[in-house]
Amino acid sequence: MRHAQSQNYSRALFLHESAHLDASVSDPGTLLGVLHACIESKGLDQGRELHQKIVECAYEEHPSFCSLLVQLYAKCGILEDAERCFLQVERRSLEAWNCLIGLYDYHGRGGEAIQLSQRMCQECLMWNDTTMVSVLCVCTSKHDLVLGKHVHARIGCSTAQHDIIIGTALVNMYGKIGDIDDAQIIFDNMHIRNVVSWSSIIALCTKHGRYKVALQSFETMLQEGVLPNTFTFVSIISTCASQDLSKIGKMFHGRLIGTELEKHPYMANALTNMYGKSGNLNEAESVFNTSYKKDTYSWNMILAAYAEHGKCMDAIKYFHEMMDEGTLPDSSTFVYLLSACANKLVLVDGMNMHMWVTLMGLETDIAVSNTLLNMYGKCNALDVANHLLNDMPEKDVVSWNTLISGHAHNGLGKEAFSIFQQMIQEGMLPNQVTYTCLLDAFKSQDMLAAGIYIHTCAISQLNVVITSALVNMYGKCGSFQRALKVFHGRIVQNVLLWNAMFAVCNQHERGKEALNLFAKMHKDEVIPDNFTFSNILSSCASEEAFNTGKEVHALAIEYGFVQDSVVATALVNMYGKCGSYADALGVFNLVHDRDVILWTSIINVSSENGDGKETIRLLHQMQEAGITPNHITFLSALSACSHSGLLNEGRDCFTSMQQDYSILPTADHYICMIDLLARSGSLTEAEKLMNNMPFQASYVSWTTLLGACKNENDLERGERVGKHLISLYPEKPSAYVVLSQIYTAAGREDDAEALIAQMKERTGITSEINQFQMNAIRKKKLLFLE
DNA sequence: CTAGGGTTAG
Repeated sequence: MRHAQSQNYSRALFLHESAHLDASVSDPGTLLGVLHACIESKGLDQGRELHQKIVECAYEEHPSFCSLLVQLYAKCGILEDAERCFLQVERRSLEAWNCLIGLYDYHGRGGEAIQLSQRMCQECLMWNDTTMVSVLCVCTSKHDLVLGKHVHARIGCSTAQHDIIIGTALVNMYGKIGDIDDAQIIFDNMHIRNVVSWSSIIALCTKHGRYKVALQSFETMLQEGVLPNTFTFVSIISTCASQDLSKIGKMFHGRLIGTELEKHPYMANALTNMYGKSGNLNEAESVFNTSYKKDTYSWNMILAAYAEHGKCMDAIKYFHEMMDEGTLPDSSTFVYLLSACANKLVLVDGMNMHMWVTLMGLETDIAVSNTLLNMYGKCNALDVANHLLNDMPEKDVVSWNTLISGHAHNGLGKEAFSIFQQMIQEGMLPNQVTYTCLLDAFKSQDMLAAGIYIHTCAISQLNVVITSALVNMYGKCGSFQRALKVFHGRIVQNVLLWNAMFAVCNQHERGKEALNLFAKMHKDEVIPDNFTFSNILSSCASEEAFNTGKEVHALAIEYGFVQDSVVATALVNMYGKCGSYADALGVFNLVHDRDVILWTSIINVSSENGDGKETIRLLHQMQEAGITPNHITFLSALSACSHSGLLNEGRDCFTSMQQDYSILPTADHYICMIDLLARSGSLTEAEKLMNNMPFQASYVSWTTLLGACKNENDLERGERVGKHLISLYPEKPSAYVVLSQIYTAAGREDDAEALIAQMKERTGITSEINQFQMNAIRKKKLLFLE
């Protein structure tokens, strides 16, 4: 069924249908009327039938018919037919010209659109308002500012100066390809503005980072009595999204709840994005669900919300849901997913996504390839990353930077440097990010020379980030003086540079120097941030400057960082190092939003304070607060248990971390646990754990176990462990000593004596301690003889 | 005449 929407043409359409039945109807008036109706309703099939009829009646070359046919095909987006009809006659209506200009632009053929507009001038055809607007649109899409300004000049002397549509087109032209200030001036000079003009200026302000002006414009628009539409709300919501102004955005959203606007796909997507960015995942999901039409973009927004907030698995779940619903992922989908996999270091899921990328034929997309490179790099699959880069048909500077950064993250400075050299060889120009990534890869003395070389390469384009990377690099590569020199030679004042220098001072145990610089920073009127305080507080800790620490604490309160978890963590650690658990706990208790790092710090401080029961209490409190402990948290807890001999609590921790949190114990966890078991006399369990753990038992754990055997007078195990330890480390004396003590205690003085002799022979040690040991054995021997 | 985002860096 084909119906004209406009009632004006319904009679013509009715006539057309009669005509279809009766081939004899062919009067031009009726046919023109029907053609108008087809244009209005974009009725292509009907239009084609009519075109046939017009040809049969030989009206085809009549200017009116021809112009209308151009309009019909233009409206339906059929460029070839519109073009053919246009070329068929000499004289066309102005609308036909305008339509074809617009159509060329729509098909990305702006050059032909401009040629057409110039032909109009040659043929002495006056442009009307629509022509002006069409040409302005072409200028915008072709980024032709020169022509745009010419058109602007032409408008300036025409009568159309104050037209809303032309004005808005000009605002958009300047806003998108020219100076936003020009756009704003034209907008301000418009006598009348409608919702389209307002929506345009708001969107443009956001695009140029003028968020405040965007928000103010929205208010002014309301004051002037113009009602916002979806375009306006979409723009204002995305302003809020990009500026993390979700509180204001929520207010705007409030006005939309329950209206049709809220369910509009563009609106729902913008809202999902805003809530997603601010981490309000529940709200994001609820808006996502209200949308009445979900496209790839919508799924990308909800998936990105989870991906960007560390919920990689949820993001992957949405990916599968999306495909189950028949929505195809695009390159952005994979960029979000792969970047989540990279951040979470989940190589297996990342590789699975790689498979999907290949299945979807998106492996040639450079953004996707770069994210793949990043994923493999971050997950330490550097061979794969290297192969991937070599196989990429198109590489940009981001590809190289990503690969360098991947090596940097895995501590491979030499490799990063050779990738840089390869990059230069292939003619790729490095940028500031390249230098930052590279400098970040140099972390030890042996990379100092490479660091100095990169310093000379980057010298002409130093920015804040590179400069602080240089300070950091020199610090890590052991040259405090060079770090200081770069810092003093800084061209711009920036808190990041100060923070980098403070960190270097701390690495080099120059806490006093950091404190002096901190005073200088105050004089230079550079505002410290939370990281400044974090650094300075650790300077206090390393200098054991308890009173200075208290002063810095007071200053941090003055700057309003009481609730800041970074500062609070530093304070907890500082008080911990200074031995004041009470002060540390006081700071901790004041913070409302405690993250895993702050919790882990207080747990660690309490553990070092020696009260194991308190540590376990804190751990349980943390779990009740819904914060997930990590492997470091458990290490502190286990260490506390070990020091306080809390065997059951320690066993619980060790089980819970694996069963409840899927954390694989590291060698350190095993050492703590073995230590705890050994000290508590559970030697069988300790030995079993040591033999079953997925690591080579360290010298320390064997020694601990041997020591425990001595304490428990466990001769059989002691002999086994001691001999094993000696076979592993024949050059280390302590196993000989401890085992000999065990032999002595068991009355096997001869074996003890032989062992010490063996030790002397193998290690060449004849220290006083060993002499003392020999004497002890002899004494015991004598006692026994008596 | 107007609207929705992503990879690398501190």
